[in-house]
Amino acid sequence: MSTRIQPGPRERLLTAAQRLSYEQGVNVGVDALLTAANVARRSLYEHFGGKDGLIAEVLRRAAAEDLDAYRSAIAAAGDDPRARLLAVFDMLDQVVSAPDFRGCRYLGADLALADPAHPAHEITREYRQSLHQLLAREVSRLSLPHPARVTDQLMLLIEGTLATGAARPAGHPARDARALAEHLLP
Amino acid sequence: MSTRIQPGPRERLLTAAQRLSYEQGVNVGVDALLTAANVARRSLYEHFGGKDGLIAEVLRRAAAEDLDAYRSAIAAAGDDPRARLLAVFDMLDQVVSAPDFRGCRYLGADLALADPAHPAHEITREYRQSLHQLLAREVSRLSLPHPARVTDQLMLLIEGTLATGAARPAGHPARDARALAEHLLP
DNA sequence: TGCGGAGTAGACCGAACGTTCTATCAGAGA
DNA sequence: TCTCTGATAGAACGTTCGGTCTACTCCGCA
Repeated sequence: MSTRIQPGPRERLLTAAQRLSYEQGVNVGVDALLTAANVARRSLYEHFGGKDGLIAEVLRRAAAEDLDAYRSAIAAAGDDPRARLLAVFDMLDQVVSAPDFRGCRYLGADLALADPAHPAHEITREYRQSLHQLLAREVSRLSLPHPARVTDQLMLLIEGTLATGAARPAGHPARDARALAEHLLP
Repeated sequence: MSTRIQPGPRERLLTAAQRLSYEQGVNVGVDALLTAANVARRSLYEHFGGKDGLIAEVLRRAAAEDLDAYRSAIAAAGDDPRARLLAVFDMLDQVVSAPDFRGCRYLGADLALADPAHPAHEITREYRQSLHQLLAREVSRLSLPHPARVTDQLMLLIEGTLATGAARPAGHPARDARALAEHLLP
């Protein structure tokens, strides 16, 4: 087997589309994707069936990566569930402070794609559900009276952090959200 | 002076664009706007110079209306600054529970328009600044040690409410956010 | 050596995009 | 009545959109 100098067109297309669909939004043109990936037009339709299929696969891949980032941040914070949950906001502080941060990819996709039948919506829904479960597992260990509600509130703080980070680049929304989470988790 | 059965083309265009650019996103087509407003193509370019000008004017108008809604909710809540601030979330509960709620118009515009030079961005920035001032005025009356930070946190709760409302239509994010605000405001 | 599959390059399609244009019409004012 | 203004209808512009198609090239394998 020969070691590939560069990955195949499917992989290049996914990588380029993951970056471009975030930088420019999911309404980025097919030509821009093909040029950035240096891939023939035909390859897109052979591998993904069309632009929608590519966008869907990009969201699936990004979701897996992002969920891993949450899992890593939680795992690295020790055993105390409270510390593990607060660590999420420390990780988000890094994310929203990055110079190329442009908001939540999944909310952006949901808002940009008006057609409720677009496959992207189901993927974003599953992503949020997975993240919700991730948080719920930690919250449940805290033996709070209303764990479901607290989990929803943590989700709201995360969404608020990402939205505020996109809307008002100055400031540190993740720190503000973390302080609110500290109040929330006794 | 004759009483107009229907408003002029400029007004019709603004009304239709305000609705359509929210329902379908700011990337809605010009043809759809003209058809919905029942207005000649030329009128758009005479009144607004182009689609960007129309979108900008729509955002200006929507911002004025939305700020008025916040002001009204605050004013109707009496004199206690804490009650006035919490009333914002009661108002938001109505907003995000509406069947046609599709998230924050201004965040949607910012995410959809990749070009940072698009006039829409300045308008959304000013809108958030005005809303921030509105909240800051109430927060300042509470004599808290860190009023600026609390104001930022309230903004984050508002953004989080709108984002969560768009992303997870079930549930009552505004109530969750209100509970967090109650912790925040002693 | 020849074959088959995968990838590239690029022309091409119909449709939609934002924009500009001409032509017509209705109403108000001189 | 004549004219000017603002609106209408709609053709047409060039570009870009997503998608299909043909032709050529490359490479592993038999």
